[in-house]
Amino acid sequence: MVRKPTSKETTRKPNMREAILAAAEELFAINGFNAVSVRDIAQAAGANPGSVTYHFKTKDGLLLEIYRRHCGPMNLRRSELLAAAKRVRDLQDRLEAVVRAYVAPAFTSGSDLAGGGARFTRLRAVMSAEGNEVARKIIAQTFDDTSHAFIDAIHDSLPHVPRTDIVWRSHFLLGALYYSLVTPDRVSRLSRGEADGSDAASAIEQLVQATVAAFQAPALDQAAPVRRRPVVSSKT
Amino acid sequence: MVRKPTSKETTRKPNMREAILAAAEELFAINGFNAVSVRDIAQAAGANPGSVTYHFKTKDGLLLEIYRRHCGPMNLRRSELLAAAKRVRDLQDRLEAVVRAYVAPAFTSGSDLAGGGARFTRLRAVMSAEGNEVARKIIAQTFDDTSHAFIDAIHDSLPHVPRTDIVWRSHFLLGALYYSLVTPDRVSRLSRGEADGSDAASAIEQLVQATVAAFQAPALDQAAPVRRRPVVSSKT
DNA sequence: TGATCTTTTGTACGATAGTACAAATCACAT
DNA sequence: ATGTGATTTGTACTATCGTACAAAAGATCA
Repeated sequence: MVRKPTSKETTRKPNMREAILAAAEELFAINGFNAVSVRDIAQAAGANPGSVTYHFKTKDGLLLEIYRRHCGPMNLRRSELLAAAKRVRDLQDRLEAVVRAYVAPAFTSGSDLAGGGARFTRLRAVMSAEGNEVARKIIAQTFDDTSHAFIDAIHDSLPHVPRTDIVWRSHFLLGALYYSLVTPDRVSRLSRGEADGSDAASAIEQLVQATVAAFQAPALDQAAPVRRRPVVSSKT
Repeated sequence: MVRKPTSKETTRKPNMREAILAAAEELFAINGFNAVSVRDIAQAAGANPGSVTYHFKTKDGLLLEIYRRHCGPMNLRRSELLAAAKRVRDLQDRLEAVVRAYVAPAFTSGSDLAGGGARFTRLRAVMSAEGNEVARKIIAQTFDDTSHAFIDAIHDSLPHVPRTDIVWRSHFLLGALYYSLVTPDRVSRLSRGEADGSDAASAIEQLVQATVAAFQAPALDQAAPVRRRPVVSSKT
């Protein structure tokens, strides 16, 4: 086993392995796992189908490697931003900073891979919807710690809101985040062209603003008795 | 009297066609369109694969029929609830009623089909993530009118918020709604068992409460100048 | 009952899926 | 240059896919 110690680590060969990863990520994120064949991926990467088997053994293995590539850097980036957000003194500002620390890395590049943040997040959204087993496992064991850290940080800013409510609302946040990446065109369509659903900056700002307000909503248990709840029934 | 009404409408036999529809809806909603084979559906329905072809011609035709079954009733139900909600006098109560009118039918039965609401909504979520063409077409031409009606109703309750923001926030609402139906177990897990993500009533209440607050958030354009935005940067 | 229409069954076909594997090719240290 | 391990290619195998279609079975009514 001879490694390559001589030349610098920045080996600059037209790496087929990377091309396959990039093509797979793109195709999976758009069409889902099952709709994309190994041959589709190979063709998009300019590679031979057998090459995929050689590098990743199976199609599942390829997906797993995509996750391995992104989870670490994105988690790290989030931890950094979360740590910085926690240092914000003003409670209101801190809440917004924490939410932003959660949202931003999902849209922007979470690693050195070009524009990989949004694409990988969209991939996660699609895999989640498809109930992909490989994705489910690695996500649960990779992101749950981070999710708990964010939930705790938000709870610190909103001590009067029960943790259960925080969990629900952060779940809604992730759902909104995912959906914004999955069907951005719907925003453009419903706004009759006034908004661009594909604009990451707009999406982030809108999402942060809306989510902060959602987190600040009164807790369910105390909201109910304070004001009567409007009872709506359809006619008849 | 000789001619009895065409047995099509009134027939009450153990309908294989219905069994296939129900099985397909269930399987598609859980595993996605591409992961489920016609044979899987037939087996789950206790039918022969050829029977699926006979009743629905193609797999796409089967999906289309599922949508046709649900879209009408769910839209109708939403319209009824929206009309009732618009009659609420208090502006704050009306907003909540409108949101509830949008959310509730997605969780509960939208038609006479047993418990079909949540299942069909989950199906829509999964098809949306997979970018299914059949679903995309029928959804856009069936639900966009309703979506606009809700957006307008919400805008009426919040005249000071630009329509663009309303669109974004209602988009987030749908994303949160979808995600709650796709991975309810995540709520249970992150709350460490304190919340049940599968409980429709809890989901509705949490979602309505959070969303109403999100809609009531200040508009983006006016929020920015009023308070300084906390700028967060990770330590370099 | 027999005739006719609807529905279900069984089977088969062509296409494509994931993957295995041997041969060919490349990269590179010696 | 040459040998060696890493990579790429080409091909093939088996399984399963969606769908077609003829035959069997069931239902309906003169």
